[in-house]
Amino acid sequence: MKQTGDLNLVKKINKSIVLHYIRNHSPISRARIAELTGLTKATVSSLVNELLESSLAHEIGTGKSSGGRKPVMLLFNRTAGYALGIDLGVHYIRAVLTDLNGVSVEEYKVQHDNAKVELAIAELKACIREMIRRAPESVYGIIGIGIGIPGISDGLGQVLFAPNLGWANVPLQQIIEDEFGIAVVIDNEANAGAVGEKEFGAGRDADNLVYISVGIGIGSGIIIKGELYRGSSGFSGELGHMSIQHDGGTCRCGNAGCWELYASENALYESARALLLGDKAGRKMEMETLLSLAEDGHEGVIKLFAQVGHFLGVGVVNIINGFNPERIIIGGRLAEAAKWLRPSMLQSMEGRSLPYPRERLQVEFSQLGSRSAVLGACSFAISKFFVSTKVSVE
Amino acid sequence: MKQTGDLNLVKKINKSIVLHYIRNHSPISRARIAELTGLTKATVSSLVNELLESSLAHEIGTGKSSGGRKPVMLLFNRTAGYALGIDLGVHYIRAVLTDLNGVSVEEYKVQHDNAKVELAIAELKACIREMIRRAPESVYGIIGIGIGIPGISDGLGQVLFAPNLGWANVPLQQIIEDEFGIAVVIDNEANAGAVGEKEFGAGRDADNLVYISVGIGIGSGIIIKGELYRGSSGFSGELGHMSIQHDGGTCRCGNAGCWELYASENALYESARALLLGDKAGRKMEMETLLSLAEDGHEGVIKLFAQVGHFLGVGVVNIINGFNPERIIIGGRLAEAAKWLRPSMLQSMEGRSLPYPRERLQVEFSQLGSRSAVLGACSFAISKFFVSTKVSVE
DNA sequence: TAAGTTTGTTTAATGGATTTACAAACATTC
DNA sequence: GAATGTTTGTAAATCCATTAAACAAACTTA
Repeated sequence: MKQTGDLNLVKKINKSIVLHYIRNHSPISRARIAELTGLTKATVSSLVNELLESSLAHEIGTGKSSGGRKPVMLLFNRTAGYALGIDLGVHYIRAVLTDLNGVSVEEYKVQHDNAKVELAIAELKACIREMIRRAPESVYGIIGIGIGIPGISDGLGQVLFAPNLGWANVPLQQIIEDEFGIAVVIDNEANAGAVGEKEFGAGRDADNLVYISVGIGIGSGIIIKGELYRGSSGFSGELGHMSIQHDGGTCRCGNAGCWELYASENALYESARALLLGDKAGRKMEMETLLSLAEDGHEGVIKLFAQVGHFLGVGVVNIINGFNPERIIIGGRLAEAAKWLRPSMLQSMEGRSLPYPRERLQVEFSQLGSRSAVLGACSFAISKFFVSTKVSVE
Repeated sequence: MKQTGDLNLVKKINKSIVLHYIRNHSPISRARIAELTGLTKATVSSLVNELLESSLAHEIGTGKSSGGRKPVMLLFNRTAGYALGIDLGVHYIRAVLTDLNGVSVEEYKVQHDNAKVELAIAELKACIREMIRRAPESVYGIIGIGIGIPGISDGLGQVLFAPNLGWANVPLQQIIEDEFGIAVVIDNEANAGAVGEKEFGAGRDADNLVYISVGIGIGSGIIIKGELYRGSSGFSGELGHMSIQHDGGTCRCGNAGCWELYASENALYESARALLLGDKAGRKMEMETLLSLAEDGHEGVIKLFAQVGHFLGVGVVNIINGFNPERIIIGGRLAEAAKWLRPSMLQSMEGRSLPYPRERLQVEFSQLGSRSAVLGACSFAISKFFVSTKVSVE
């Protein structure tokens, strides 16, 4: 109950709607926008002119007539500025520069050894500096920086806790904003991945989706009614620590029989070590190794993948029954093995889930691969930009 | 992207805000509302006058001066109309009439034998007729009827499927609206319970909460950001069919090791039958029996409750870790045994859940008991009324 | 009694959207 | 090719909810 209504709000709402149609239905004419939105032609004209002035849209020439004056077609000016997305991994930093439509124009990846907080931040800054250098000329320049982190943030730009980085209470947003003078958004890596898939990947036109990032552990991002759900303390994404075996083995989190003990890279490697102890003893277990063994027809490894796929399905069923999303997207390293996981996953899914919530559900593997989080980070930056330029509500 | 902005919308928003303050901070003066909302005194005055005209508020006299003219205190007129809530159970129909604040003024309960759809509907109509007869005189009369059903609805007033009633595709909203000419809202019983607890019970001032109705099975209602989450096909509430034992026994739903096989009335009775086969053979298992045995210090029964409490905790942990709500409310028949369930439930909860999401979490048993669903149904009716009278947004 | 405060209304100004009117550009038809 | 009707986009007038400013009434305090 904070936001009261006034003329300013009305304009913001309508401008946001008009821009939405220009972004998603382009090329489009003023008349058609008026028709689709219910706003009058005069209102649309006036708002479009403001968008033209602020370089967020431009006229692309006339379109086909349908029996009268030719319409002037409008296009979203996606190169009016660029968003910088960062995926801050445990051993790497991945950066992507996108235009305002989220289309990548520059990519960059560096390893970092993650020794001390200060060093990692220095690496991060160097990486950002490099991307700024590479950015094309544009009206708005770099409009924002989104950073996905392997930990939890407080929603105010602090990294509360990132165990694998060894970080606690780092005011990362402040640090980067002070350094570059550019708006910064921080969020969990799985949340970023969820937004990435929703905006640019397998989650488009889904309003309720769950993104599951299966790597060493299992993280997740939940989108409800089109908006990221962060939980009541910014901590919604630990579906990996949902127990699927109440008397199962103890997890490092304290719970028993956690999903990620059965369906994660770690789970896979552990079984693989046991299986291959004889003929491949001592070899470091890696995804590439297992994938090539499977390609070569190694039955034991193929069965291994099938087993992990089965357990993936068991957890997915819990999400389906409890949550009834319209889409579930599996991402992370393990998604690279989609080919070997899918059949058994679908089988246990179809055998176990309730028919009603399964009806309109789609389960898919990530379309963006390892880039979903970094592209989601770009989306954070873009959203923030549109809110701050008052062409978006809330 | 449907709702465009215009002056009408602005007024609706502000009127809704003003009414909100009158409802929740009464008695309150115009000046204080202006101060709290940021609206000008003139705007507040004008909106309040409209609310007075429509009988939704009234002036209660002057309040204490704080060094100037005495303020005129405003009160929400909670008896301007009455809401009728119905809990359509499998063997009973419970009806409650409340004022616009959700305070009960009439209650009624009948048994029905649930033989045929037509008969049940006839019973329902008779029940509604009786409550209408009992309703006090008021400006608006019965402002709406909310009905909670043990099944799923399509959000458009159809009961899609209610297995325990034997219903499928019954256009219940249409039927009741045609009969009485009063607006009707239909929703799942667990959803109604969640709303009931949020508005009037243990869930007040919680924005993200999960209500778990533990009866014969386990149903649930999820409230996110203050709004009911119905899932993508109106079917979000089957947390009872989340597996907590991937290789556990087969459930009637097709899944294995479902939560409700371990933590429900049925689970309790089944274990109780095994336990008491010797000394109480043949006795019909009922909650009252077990509760009185526990009160008498029967150790076996006390252990039984503790075990069910433990499994309740196992499932609750999954909700905490995956969902991070700020409140979890346990309702339904089994909540009557709160005293015997709580210790073991809390124990497994605290031993198993992640510390971060547990931090701000409260787990409580229902405050409304068997009345949560029926009061939630009233809340549905009241909300719909306020939307239709344009003193509420969306 | 005088001065200052608080409350709630009145009046004029503001700035959005809508309504109505209209000119330009175009396709179609005879 | 001229007449007709359609479509597009702009302009002017009007509408209306909020804001800002002024004010009167009611009250406390010194």
